[in-house]
Parts: sequence; structure tokens; C-alpha cells
Amino acid sequence: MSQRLPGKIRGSRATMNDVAALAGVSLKTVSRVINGETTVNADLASRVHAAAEQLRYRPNFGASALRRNDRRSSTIAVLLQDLSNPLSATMLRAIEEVAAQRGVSVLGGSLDESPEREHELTTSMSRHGVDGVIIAPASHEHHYLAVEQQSGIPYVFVDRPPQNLLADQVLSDSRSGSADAVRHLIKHGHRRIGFLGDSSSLFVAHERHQGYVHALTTAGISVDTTIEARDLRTIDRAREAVGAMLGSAAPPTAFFATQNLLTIGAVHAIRDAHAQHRVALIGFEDFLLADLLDPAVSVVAYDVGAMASLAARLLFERIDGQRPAPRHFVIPTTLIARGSGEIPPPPATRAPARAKTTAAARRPSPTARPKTSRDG
Amino acid sequence: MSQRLPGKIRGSRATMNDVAALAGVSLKTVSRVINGETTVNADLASRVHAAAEQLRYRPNFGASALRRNDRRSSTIAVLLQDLSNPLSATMLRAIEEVAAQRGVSVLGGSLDESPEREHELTTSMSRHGVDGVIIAPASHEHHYLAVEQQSGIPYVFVDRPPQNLLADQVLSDSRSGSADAVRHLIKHGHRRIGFLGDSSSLFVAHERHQGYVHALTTAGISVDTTIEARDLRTIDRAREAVGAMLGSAAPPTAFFATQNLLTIGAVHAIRDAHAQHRVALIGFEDFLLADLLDPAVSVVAYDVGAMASLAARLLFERIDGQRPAPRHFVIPTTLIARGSGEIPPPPATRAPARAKTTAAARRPSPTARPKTSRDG
DNA sequence: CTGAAAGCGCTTACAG
DNA sequence: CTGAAAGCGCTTACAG
Repeated sequence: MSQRLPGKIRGSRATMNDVAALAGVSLKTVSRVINGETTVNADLASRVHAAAEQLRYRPNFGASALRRNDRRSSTIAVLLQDLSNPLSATMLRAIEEVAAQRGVSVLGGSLDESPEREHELTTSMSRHGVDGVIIAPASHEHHYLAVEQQSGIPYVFVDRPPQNLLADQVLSDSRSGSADAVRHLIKHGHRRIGFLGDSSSLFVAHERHQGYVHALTTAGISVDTTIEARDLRTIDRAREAVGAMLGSAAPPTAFFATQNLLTIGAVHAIRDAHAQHRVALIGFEDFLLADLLDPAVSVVAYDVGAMASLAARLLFERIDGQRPAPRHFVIPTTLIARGSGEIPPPPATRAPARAKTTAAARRPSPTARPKTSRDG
Repeated sequence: MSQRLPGKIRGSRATMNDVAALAGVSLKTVSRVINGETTVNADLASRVHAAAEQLRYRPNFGASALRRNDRRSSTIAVLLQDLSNPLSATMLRAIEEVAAQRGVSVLGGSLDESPEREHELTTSMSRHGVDGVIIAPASHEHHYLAVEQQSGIPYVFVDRPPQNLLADQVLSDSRSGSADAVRHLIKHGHRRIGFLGDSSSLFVAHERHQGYVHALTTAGISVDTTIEARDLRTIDRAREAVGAMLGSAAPPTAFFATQNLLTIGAVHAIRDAHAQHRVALIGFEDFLLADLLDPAVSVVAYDVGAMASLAARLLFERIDGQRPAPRHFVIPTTLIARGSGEIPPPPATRAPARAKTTAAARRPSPTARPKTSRDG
């Protein structure tokens, strides 16, 4: 079964030198053959191939990268929030796809909203000699990465922007998407719209709140902070917050949840109160099975895979040696009306009838819009 | 902002030699300090630290591994079905957790049911010099990996067994879990139970079918292949298959879906037929929001994270030099009754009343059971 | 077309 | 406690 290989024992690996010795050629000739150079005599080449095959020779990427002029390790790092959550998982997969086409492997890491872990992992990736990094950061201060950039490791920010650092970034259109969602609820008659927000120190959470505030004030509705819950991070925290608001004296007639898990928490709480056909809900980010719930959940969606693919392509442009000024792309959002966002408020609280408006504003095209580069 | 560092230009990185020169010590002394050896004079050590700091020195893992006797790269590979799917994503995250505790980074890859891709990625990982591999294989023949094992790279199989290879494996209890699910439906009066199966060449799919057949025949119900759909791979294929069966002359009164996506496809099809409160359904593997559907979906669940963590621990034991005989662990399943699996068949087809039985058989403990090792 | 020598950034194995 | 020399597996830069 496991045939004994000449001169090789368990745990050892054949090197180019071993292959050269067996084939009776020089080390350099083996190197040429293994690297597919065509200037090698056919007879020598076939002897090298035979020897490599016999010894189960595997080139050592690390040793090769160490000496090569380009120094490429053929690995990139992808540092995201949590690789087990659908958003991160979708991004990782899309990036892997782009990388695989170039024979590049992906080192993945979860940051878990920890700036400390972000520091550890970026440092670790630098030691591993990755060719570049795609990151959805946990920290709010990225100037420390300028050193890495200067040492030749490009960084691309995805889903969350860099702060105090010039770097490529690809984000969803948080502010506009949020405003669309809230306007949609207003159009259906709501004036008392609860807000469910992520850690407010996050730039993206801030933007989504701004969109909410903008849509309200534009419609002449004053902001009521008693129906805003911020710094929510989990399904359970969102569920509690919504439960509390629904039990209050003047409960919201609708909710806007700024993120996946918060939307799911809201679904739970609204069900707990048996109010799923009375209280409206719109979430930011689509999720699997949103269409199978009762009522199906309306969302403001964006193409997460496209966002991550674009980030990967930007990164590889830099790895290939291009040095454009830092770029800023925005992935558009689309409102998907499925039912939960179209529930009207109870008659008592309903706003005066308004002229019919057309469907919620949508981006003209589903492709990313470039923006002028900016710093965070 | 980006202060000019002495002698360093954009794109270059400081080496140990640079640090030694700046600190006025030998290369070897820098090596000692960086590696935390305590036998260095405090004054020299602080000079080295200062120089390393000033030059933003980052040790080069690859170069260090090349020369070290243990040859550890501090990376492992995790090759799963599809990193964007919840099952794979949960496993990757659990493995990352164990690896991070040891300062090991994780190279992730999706196999997409392609044996060819499995060959490419295992080869690539070998060239990257990973310290070990955790794999949920796509192919059905793993003898080719014996060479990798012999060259010192341990392999641990997770969720799917190796075939024609001796290696550690951690699997869910497919046969017993499936039999539990089908028995549960039989207990609720069903005799006509549709089967939704994965690619039948997969060992795991075969086992789940065996469990189905065993439960039926034990209950004296003959197997009817006209209500078995196999080789299903996607939500849509499962949806079509269930739709076709529901439209047939003698439709099943219940379905057993052997996997996540197939269960979701079945939910869709049963909804399409407005039969969700008449047709029963049990799935293998739990999924997010199964409890929020109407009816909530009953499943045979197992602890995917625990399965992957265990696989990681087995791998690191081997990386640490232990050489036990190949081990085989089985993760137990638990039946979670949520509603869809407890719907009785329509009276016409109902089986004669039976003596009440206790709740579905459950494993005595939620921990993994070791089994004697075996080959595939 | 082929190969001998040097060296990538580090650790090993010694000598002082 | 400190350091000079050799070498990990490979590519580079030359010479023939």
C-alpha cells in the first residue's frame, strides 16, 4: 500500500536537491523544470519529472518566496467580524473565489468587535508575509496600519471604512439605504418608528442612524430618543429592547432594524407580543428565510458578494503593482417589500392621507458607484 | 504623519540584520531577544528592543520556519464544502477559535463538491507548508493523501469520513439521527414518508438513507422508491422534487429532508401547495430561524461547533507529535420537536392508534462517543 | 542550454 | 552571556 520510497523516511520531504541527485542534473535545472521554463532539454526535463514524481516532490512555497525578487507568498488575509455569521461568511467566500482564480490562498480571521484582536491579527498576518489584507475593522483608529502599507502590504477596507488612514474602501450605502427604509414606513402612514442600532461608536451605525433621523425630520417628524435603542449587538438584546418599547405607554407602530441580527431579534419580540400583523418592520441587510417568515420581512438589501468581490479586485490591482490614489466605492441598496414593511399603523395613530407616491427611491443601476477618495 | 525612517524606503522591510546593525549587536543577539530568550544582558536587550521599535521590525515567520528544526509554519488548512454556507461557516469559526489559542492561523478553502478542487487545494496546502489539514472531503477516494500523511502532515476528517485512508474522523450520527427522525414521524401516524437525499455517492447521504430505510422496515412499512428523491443539491431542486410528489396521485403525508438546504426547499414547496399545516416535515441539521417559521420546523440537530472543535483538538494533538492510532468520534443527534414534525396525517391515511410511547430516543449525554477506529 | 556560487531572513550548532 | 559560521530550500545573477 504505502510503497517504501528510496532514501525517504516518514516525516521527511524530498527537496529540489534530492530530485537533482536522483535525476542526475543540477539543482538549477530542477528549478527550471519545476517552474515551467521551456529552455530545458526535453530529455533532462523528463528525467526531472520522473524523479520528482518518484520522490513525491512538493515545491516549498515559503523557501521560494524568500529568495524571489517579488517576494509574493501567494496568500492574502481576510479579517472580518465573525466568520460564522452569514454576512462575513458570504464575504469570505466571494473573496476566496477571486483569490482562487489567481492561485492565491486566503487566511481568514474573526475580529469579534475587538480592537485588540484587530491589532494581533494584523500583526500576525504581517509576520506571515501576506501579500495584502481585506478588513472589516473592529477598531476606530487605523493610523497604526500606515506602517504596514509603507512596508508594501496593501489594505482594502470592506463594509466599514478606515479612520485616519488613506486606503481603498468598499461600503454599502448606509445613509441612503436607511433613509429609504424609513421613508417607506412613513409613506405607509407611520410617524412613530422605533430605531434599533448597533454599537454607536461604529461609523456605519452612525450613518444608519443619520439616515433615520434625516428621513424623519424631512417628513416633519420629530425624533424621539425614547424609541431609539442603540448599542445593541445580539438577537437577544434587540428582542429585549423591542419588547420593552412595545410594552411602553406609547409604543412605536413600526421598527427600523439596522442590521441582520437586530432584525431577527425584532421579529422575535413582535411575535412574543402577537403583534406581527399590526406592527411594521424593515431591516437593513437581507437574510436567508426572510421571505418565508409570516409576514415576510421587508428589507433594504445590498449585494454583499459583489461588495467583497470588488474589494478583492481592488486589492489584487495593488498587489499587481498598481498605485492609484485610494478609492472609495459605494454599493447601492434596494428596498425589497415583502409584507412586514407595508403594514399600516392602527387607525388611531394613522397620519392624514397623502398623495400617492411612486415606489421607494432606487438606485439607477445595481453597480457600484465610485466616489472621490476621502479619509475615513 | 508618516515619519521617514532611517535607511528605509517604501516597500522595504527591516530585517534582523538591520536591527542588529542599529543596535550595535550581533544578529544572534537580536534573534535571542526577539524569541524571548532570557539569557541576554538587560542593556543589550533594551537596545535591541529600541532598534526593533524604531525600524518597525517584524519577524519573518517563513524564514524562521525554514531553518527551525520543528519546521512549523503556524498555519493549518481547513477545507470545507462551501465557506458561505452556515454549516461550513460554523465549523470554520469553531476551528479558528481553537487555532487562535495556539497562535495558529487558518487557511480556508471551499471544495464545492469537486474532487478536482480537493486535489488542487490539498496540493496547494502542502506547498504552503501547513502544519495540518481539517477536511470535509468532496471526493470518495483518499488514498492519495497517504503521501501527505507520510511526509508529516496530519489530516483530520470532519462531517464526512475518509475512504481508503486511515485518519482521524469526527462525524455526526447520521444513521441513528435519521432513524430517530423517521420513527418520530411514524409515531405520529405517518406511513407514507417522502425522502429527500443528497448526492447518493456521498457516504453520509447513504447513511442517512439507510437510517430512513431501517426505521421504515422496522415498523413494517415497505420502502416506496417513487417517494424518494435523491441526488438533490440545492434548495430549488428540493423544492421541485417535493412539489412533484405533492402533485402525484398518492402524495406523501410527511417528508424527511436529510440536510439543511433540502429542508428549506421542502418548506417552500409545502407552502407553495398551501399544505404547511397538513403535511409533516423533519429535517436533518438545525438552521437559523427554523423556530420562527410557521409551523416551526422540527429537526434532528447536532452540535456542529463541538464537532469542529473536537476535530481541531485531534489535529493539534498530532501536530504536537502524538501518534495515536486513527480515531473515530461520533457526535450524537437530538430530535427537536417544534411543530412541523408533529402534524398528524389526514384521517383517511392514519395508521391504527398505537400505545403511547415516550419522547423520541435521545443520546444519554451530549458529548461525543469514541468508536473503534476504522478505515472509511 | 546548463550549472556553480551567492544569498533571501532566519535558527542551529558551536566556540569563546 | 555573546557571536561567527553554516545552512534551511529555493531563486538570482552570472559564467560557460
